[in-house]
Amino acid sequence: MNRSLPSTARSLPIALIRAREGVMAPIREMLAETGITEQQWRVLRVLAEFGRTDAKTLADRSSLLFPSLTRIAATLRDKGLVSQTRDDTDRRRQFIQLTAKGQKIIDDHAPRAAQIVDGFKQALGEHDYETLLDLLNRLDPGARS
Amino acid sequence: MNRSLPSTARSLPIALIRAREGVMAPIREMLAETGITEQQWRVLRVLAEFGRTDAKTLADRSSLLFPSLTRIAATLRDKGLVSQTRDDTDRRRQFIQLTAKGQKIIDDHAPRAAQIVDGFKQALGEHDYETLLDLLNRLDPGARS
DNA sequence: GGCTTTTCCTTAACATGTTAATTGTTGCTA
DNA sequence: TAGCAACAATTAACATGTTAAGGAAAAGCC
Repeated sequence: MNRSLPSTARSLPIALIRAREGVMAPIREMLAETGITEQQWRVLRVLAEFGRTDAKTLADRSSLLFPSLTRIAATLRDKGLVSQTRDDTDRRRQFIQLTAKGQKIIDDHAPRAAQIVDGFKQALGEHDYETLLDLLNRLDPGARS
Repeated sequence: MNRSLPSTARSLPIALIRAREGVMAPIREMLAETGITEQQWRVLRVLAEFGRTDAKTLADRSSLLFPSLTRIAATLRDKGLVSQTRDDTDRRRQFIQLTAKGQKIIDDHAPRAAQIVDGFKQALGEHDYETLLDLLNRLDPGARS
């Protein structure tokens, strides 16, 4: 038996995994009927919020690694939910934007998604909810506090 | 533009992903030299904490889906870190336990792992750290509060 | 200009996440 | 006891996570 590590019941990484699972389960359930995954949904949401975005920025804002984004963008393009265009002045770069069909997915499901998130906010209470977000941000090295 | 959803900057799912990434990055870095993944590490840790465990309970305690555990157990067995035995009274069930080699991996790396986790505890402060764990537990439907 | 370096993106390879179908065992029950 | 439901585990199929290598274009430098 080993005493130098905390019990898995109070392990921060495991607590983060389980909390994420608890939050994502109802969202995944909602998305199941649309045939898109939670990561694809995240990309669509970022595009809806920021509009036409270059791939690198999009990956960053979606919290996806670049290779994942490459595949997801290809999938979304094949589904007709986004369109890709090359930057003429810098032909390495690529821009991605929502199509009307992609925008419709957002419009059709944003209310339910917001409702689910709101459920968690009410379950924790407004104060604890904000506290949680602040604490989580302090674990994110990318967040410039 | 869409207003019914919270900005991705204050999105709970995304905050959870980024916090997890921030916490796991140094742990993954530490494990890189051993050639085992963070999930394999998690399984070894649970086995070190609870000893010989049946597969279903092990998956639950490791926060892994059963199909993932099947593959990981096979990988760990091939590496000689765990051994698998069938339950004689119920031959559907399977028990998994650490080998000496697996125990050595835990012994060799537990101090560093504990040190990394302790770094986060100090960064947040003892009080905020405990608060965070409590709030995360409240998002986990499996946690019996 | 020719060269290297850097940047953006893609591809590859392997491990895991996720859902569904399948196999082997046990238990129940008519 | 034959048949069926329930259970443990595996396998399959596809999507993503992760690291490394590769390719094409731009930027810097001599």
